[in-house]
Amino acid sequence: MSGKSPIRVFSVDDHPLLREGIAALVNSQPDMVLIAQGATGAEAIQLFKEQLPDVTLLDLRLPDMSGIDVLIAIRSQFPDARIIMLTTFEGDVEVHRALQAGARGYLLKNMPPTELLEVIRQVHAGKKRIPPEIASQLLEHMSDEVLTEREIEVLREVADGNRNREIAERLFISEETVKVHIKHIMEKLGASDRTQAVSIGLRRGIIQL
Amino acid sequence: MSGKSPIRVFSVDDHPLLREGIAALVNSQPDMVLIAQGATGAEAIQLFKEQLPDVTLLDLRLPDMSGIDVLIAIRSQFPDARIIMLTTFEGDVEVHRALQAGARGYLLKNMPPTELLEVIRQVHAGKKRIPPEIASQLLEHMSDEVLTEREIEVLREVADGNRNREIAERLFISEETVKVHIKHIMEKLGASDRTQAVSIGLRRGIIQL
DNA sequence: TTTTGTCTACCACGATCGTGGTACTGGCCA
DNA sequence: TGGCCAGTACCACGATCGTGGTAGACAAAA
Repeated sequence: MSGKSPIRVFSVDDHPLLREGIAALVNSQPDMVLIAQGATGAEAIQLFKEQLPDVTLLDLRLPDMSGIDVLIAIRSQFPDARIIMLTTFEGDVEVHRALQAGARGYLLKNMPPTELLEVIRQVHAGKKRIPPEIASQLLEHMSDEVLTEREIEVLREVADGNRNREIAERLFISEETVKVHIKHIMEKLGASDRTQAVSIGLRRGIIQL
Repeated sequence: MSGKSPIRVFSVDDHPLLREGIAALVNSQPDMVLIAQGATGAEAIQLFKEQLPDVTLLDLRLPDMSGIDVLIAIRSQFPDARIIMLTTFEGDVEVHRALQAGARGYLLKNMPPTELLEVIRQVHAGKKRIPPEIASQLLEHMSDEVLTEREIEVLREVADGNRNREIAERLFISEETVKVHIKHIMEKLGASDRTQAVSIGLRRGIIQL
């Protein structure tokens, strides 16, 4: 066992301090080594091609693009890429999308370092690893209906404080259609009015501030 | 100059990985040393008393209490405590409160490590240090009117999707009074309706999800 | 091909909200 | 003591929203 080559880890996050922490942690382990770091999505894709790491730690929110898009981009070229998504927030929508897009693990940044190391090892060994906290959250919203792209667009407009007529103008549809969308949004999210719909949308990570 | 004792730094954050990063960074500097770490507010207050650090890095959001309350608690006993607030978000309300409560510095977690080291040194030297990004943000909202406690309470209820009548019942006031509060909230925040008021309140950190 | 889902659109009615007044109370500060 | 502010309360009117229908176009899936 001692002759095995170490797990080659690649970390992508726009927080330098956090990258520093991951670097220190990973390199302190005898069976793994950090081979590269990136801060943006573009950098992540580029460096992945060059380095072909064993395991990639990918922040969900990057300055230039969504971590999920990076995930998709990488896996379209390297279907076997073993990628673990890291996030600060507990947006369940994102968990879903990330796992569907082929993420092998999903971790919150406030989890203990030992957990991170464990997940890296398991994912490297070909397993999927979702911590119970995330898994239960996932189950909780399994039956939730998913908003369509158009509905999310409308919800964003609502969050910006636009009235139905304004939203209609901005999206080039009739005010009545806007109402229909909002009705569906509220039904799906279980909101009693547009304001609560925005709150829930923000909490679930469906829209951002 | 080389005979000076190093700056004794104390770091409080509930993200172990981030603490790891700060530890690695600080300890890599010849003129500073990390003497302790904490993950909660209670721990922070306790460890501060025991260690009396030169500079404290304090996360704004801690699991058990607000970083600002920790700041106040520490400074009530140690008025000379040099504390730098760290945060992920750009909530301007919090900046204000933190500085009024006596924070010597205020940093976003996604800033480059060199910036952090610079601020630690400056704060240790007795200066205040607010990075330009934060300072401009501060100026931007200098003239903003501040919501009263009651108004914030009402805004929270609004964010939860309660109607005026419900809010009235929950806060034991009349529906008309609720309307007055919401009117004032919208005026102060420059919102066109309650939904935008919630968005702005969330963005500014006046309320949380 | 049929079905399903999404987006679009219209209408009408009641509920709720936002606006612009006025006004009394109690606390704080000059 | 007088002024200011926060909080409370009321009213009336127009604007906006939410609900409950129905329905056509189009694309994707079954």
